[in-house]
Amino acid sequence: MSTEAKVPVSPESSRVVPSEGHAHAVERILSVAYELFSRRGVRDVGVNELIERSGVAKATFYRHFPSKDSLVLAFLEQRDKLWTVEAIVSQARRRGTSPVEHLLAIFDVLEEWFRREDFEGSTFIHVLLEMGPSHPLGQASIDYLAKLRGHVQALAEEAGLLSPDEFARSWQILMKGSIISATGGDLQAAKRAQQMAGWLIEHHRA
Amino acid sequence: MSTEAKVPVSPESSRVVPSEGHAHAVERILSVAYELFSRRGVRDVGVNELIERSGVAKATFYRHFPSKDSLVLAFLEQRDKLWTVEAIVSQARRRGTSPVEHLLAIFDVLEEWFRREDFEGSTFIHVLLEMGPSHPLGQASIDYLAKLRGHVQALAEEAGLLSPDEFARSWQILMKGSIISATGGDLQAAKRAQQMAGWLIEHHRA
DNA sequence: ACAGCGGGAAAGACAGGTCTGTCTCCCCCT
DNA sequence: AGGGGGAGACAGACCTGTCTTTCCCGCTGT
Repeated sequence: MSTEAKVPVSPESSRVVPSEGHAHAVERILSVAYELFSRRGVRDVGVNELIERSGVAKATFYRHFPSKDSLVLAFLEQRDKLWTVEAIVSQARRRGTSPVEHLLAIFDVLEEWFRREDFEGSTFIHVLLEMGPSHPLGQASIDYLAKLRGHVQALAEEAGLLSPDEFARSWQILMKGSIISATGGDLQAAKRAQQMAGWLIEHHRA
Repeated sequence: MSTEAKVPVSPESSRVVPSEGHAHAVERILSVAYELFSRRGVRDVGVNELIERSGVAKATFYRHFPSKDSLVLAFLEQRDKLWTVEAIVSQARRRGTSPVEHLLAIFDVLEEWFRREDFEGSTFIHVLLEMGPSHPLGQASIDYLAKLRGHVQALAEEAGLLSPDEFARSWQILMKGSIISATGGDLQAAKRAQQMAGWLIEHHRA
């Protein structure tokens, strides 16, 4: 990933990780950024609000992140780790026993996600549309969406499905479409997508 | 539509409609807004740029549109008319002979649209994510997306399909998903969605 | 037919707020 | 003593929206 060089790892030296209340500045910034960016998008949240909500001086912010965009890149990476990998993929793999069941469980996870009152929509789609596909942040979002597609493709290969790449691309159309529909208020979007996902699996059986 | 009261119809009295070069101010504003909003989104285009590109004074702008948001509402209405109705629905109805063929032709139209070099993504999805579903402009986008779904539902009823409402909601998941995937660079997203759309039709046959 | 008037529109200053990013000053802790 | 961090002023650009000034065109009354 092209972003990891820009994510500053706080030096830490030998210091003990502090308790929640007075975490290191960079951690507080990332935590607040995750919260606000997820909910309202990256364009709607300014640096001034970020530093105020995280109780950090502006100079401190810019000592750790050379620009707001680099913080957004760090946020996207965190989002990939916490949401894509841990929430979606790991959750789906924990449910069901076969690879096909793992795949279908993705939409069960989405279903629950859509019903949370703090459901915020997909960060990667949001940033992609906010910044455009040619902007570095839009490109990074495309990359993370491709990474998520890679997870789906891996599950398809484990299931022995035909044309795993094509399968994963069609699968992702269902995921993206259901997320947009859920943002528009259709709480059953995941169930609808899951039904079509079942047909897609049938047509990719060996 | 709740917006039409905000779209000023220039008084005109008995005057002849002028030629392209020196159209009335409100028409020039709408034309420039359509171009810029479609391409870059409504948040990225400011009033100053709009009036400069349309050769209109700021006071003139605010005489015709009480706020930028009201111009965006007029733009959304225009987008619904020019894109949803005339480009998508009418085009699809012109292709093929049966209602089912009309339905599937929607993705042929999308396919051609994705391949245009000035493909800009879906305005309604873009505004919905930019402003959020609770903002009036986000709500208006949801309404226009529902209107588009109504067109699909009408075609489903003409085709005699079962549960036309459920059908149209699933159908729109495919449309939205393919649009997002096309924005991310997958030019075959329409074809993939069309294949799944075919299965969806089969499962809604009486 | 012609003078004069009213209003649409252009140009742009201005207000008050926001944005990102830089810089200074000082404190406090090690 | 030195550096991380808090507080905040500041610059320069941008945003929406208001207001003033000037021009010009067409309509009306005589």
